[in-house]
Amino acid sequence: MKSMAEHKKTRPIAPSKRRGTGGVTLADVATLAGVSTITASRALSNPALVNPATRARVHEAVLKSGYIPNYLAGGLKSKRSRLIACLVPTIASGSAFLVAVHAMSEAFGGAGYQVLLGERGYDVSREEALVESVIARRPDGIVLTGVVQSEAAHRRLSTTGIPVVETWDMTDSPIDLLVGFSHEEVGRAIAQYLYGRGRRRLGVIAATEPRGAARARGFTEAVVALGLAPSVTDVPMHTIESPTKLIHGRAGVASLLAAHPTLDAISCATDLVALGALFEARARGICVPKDLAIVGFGDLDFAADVDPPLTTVRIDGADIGRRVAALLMARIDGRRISRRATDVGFQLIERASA
Amino acid sequence: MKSMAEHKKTRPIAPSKRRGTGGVTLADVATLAGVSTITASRALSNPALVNPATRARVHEAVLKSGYIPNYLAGGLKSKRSRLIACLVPTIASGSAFLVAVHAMSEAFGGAGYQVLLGERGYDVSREEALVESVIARRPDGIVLTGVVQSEAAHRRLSTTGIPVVETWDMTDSPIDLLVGFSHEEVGRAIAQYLYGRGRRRLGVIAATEPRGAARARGFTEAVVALGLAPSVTDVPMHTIESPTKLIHGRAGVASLLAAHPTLDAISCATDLVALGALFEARARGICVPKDLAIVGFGDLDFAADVDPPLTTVRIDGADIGRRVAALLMARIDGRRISRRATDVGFQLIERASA
DNA sequence: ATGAAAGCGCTAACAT
DNA sequence: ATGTTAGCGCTTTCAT
Repeated sequence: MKSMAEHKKTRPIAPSKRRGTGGVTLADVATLAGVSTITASRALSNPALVNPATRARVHEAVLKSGYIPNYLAGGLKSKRSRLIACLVPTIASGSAFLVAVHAMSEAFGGAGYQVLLGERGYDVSREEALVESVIARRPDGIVLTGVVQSEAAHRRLSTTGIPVVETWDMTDSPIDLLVGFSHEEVGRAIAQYLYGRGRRRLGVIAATEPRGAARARGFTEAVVALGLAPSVTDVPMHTIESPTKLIHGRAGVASLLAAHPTLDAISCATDLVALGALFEARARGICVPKDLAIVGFGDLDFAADVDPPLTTVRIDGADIGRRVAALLMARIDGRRISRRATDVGFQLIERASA
Repeated sequence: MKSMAEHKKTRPIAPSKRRGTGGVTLADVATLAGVSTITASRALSNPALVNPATRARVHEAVLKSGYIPNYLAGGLKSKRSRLIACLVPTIASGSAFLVAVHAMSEAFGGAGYQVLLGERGYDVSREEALVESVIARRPDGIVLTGVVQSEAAHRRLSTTGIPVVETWDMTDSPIDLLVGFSHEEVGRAIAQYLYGRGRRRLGVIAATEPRGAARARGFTEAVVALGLAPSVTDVPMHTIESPTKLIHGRAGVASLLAAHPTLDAISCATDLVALGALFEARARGICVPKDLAIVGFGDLDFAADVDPPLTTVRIDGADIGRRVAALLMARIDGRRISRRATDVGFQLIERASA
């Protein structure tokens, strides 16, 4: 017996001296309701199998005893932890993918899953350790914002059999499922757009983080392809570390303009950087967009409301989040998946800044 | 290369047909190392108790087999899940407490804990359900950003015996530990500061979320106490919903000025709102700070770098995060806690906008 | 320094 | 519709 003795009325049982657990187990609930443990279990997790009257007694016993299930125990036995691990590069402000994480959270929450949100940082060497500690929780699914860098982590994730979605990026060798878009194409699209608007001296403020670097690569390659620079190393570039901040935009504009005073367009790593670029341009009496075009990335919720409104690239984060959740739950339930990889694309939003 | 090609040698044991678990258990590792399960267990979690040679054999077996521990099982038996649950109102951009969460994550991660980050939303009615699902994971500790609103959730948290820290706010009835600051005092300090700078017609853009509301309350009460308004309802106020956005600042300034054209200072719910206020003022040809003083909240990392630099209230989020982690780990380890409640205060940062 | 036994709290599988 | 049995994978006793 669980030592539960006599729990007078509605009061939760005094926690047995052990900390961590409230002490009330499903067996206690069952005793209180006058049924077997398994019936109590079914009444809570598969009510259709239980007689309504019995079910009511069990629910009453739950209330009386203050019972809270132990998912550690349930998950151990059933192999379903109801946990989705989601690894993001950072939760720092100004990250466009947080919208996707939020949407995903909602979708999973509605289906009875909890999301274990972990920060990956931008350090590849820690990746395997992080992945291992995540797998140790036996999540029912794993979402990775950004594709996996380290080979060791890739191998781990492939061999566990836990469904995995990589997102917010594309790769030719996904672990399992993939919902993303091409950052190189984003960079190309920006360069081509600026060219189409008559700009000829293009520079870029580039983040060193993998996806920022991919956008910068696409950008510089397109600049070369457009005949605006002899080689990619000739494209004016200022590099910054993630997470990106407004000040990076100010510093980037200052540094690019010092070296290349005739620049007429700058592609910025993120909207926050672009906002900084806007401030710096104004401080220098440079008119945006007449003298200098500024393009951001993310279409964060301030982008349309600054002055001038920011031309930027919009990613439908909510859509990505919902797709990720739907795909992962389909995989968890063993349903058939039509496409393993989805390119959700992006949209260049024309506003006044470029 | 990311493709899995040839990992012939060190290949993990073929997963037993069951999904979810890699199949390799500690018993397999023990067999491989020629020791008992418990020795393998000790070699991994309490190496000092094991002969170095044995320990090495176990570690080799771990590598050979691709073993990843199962924290569900370990936690079930040991009552230590190595999990810290952290509930935040939202992960949307522009939330000052994310800095605290990040610092906390780092501190916990370094000590072998993982952080289960959950969004609370701003809906009190969902609070109890959320708290229950969190307790169901049997975390070793719980961190709540913002004090608990619902009485049911409060009761649940008190009776489980799981150490709890409430943070980013103060209350007279904490569940257990508390590390925060008074939002009402923040509001008062802002009003008094503006008064000291010669401002007499003060307005506020207030978030409806509990802590934003508390700041607005402190502000309006101080305005009355300073003799600038006959009653709190006379203080010009524009209310907005969380999460706050830049556009709220623009709309707020527009609306406040329409009703009270002579306002000479506006206290904004967050820095993002203040930034919007700055843009709106400029669009209207209003000079900040000469004609209108603007104060923010949060000292987000863009605050110092906008134009004019933002006068705002700084919370040392990293400090809060570290304190929370240290306190919670002390309590988990059963160490003595000197003070249950800590007021970390705040700092009004004078810059050009006010 | 190592091992044997027991069981954490729950649910799958097989009864009835 | 309900119950019995067994055991998930680990770690806590309590030996040796």
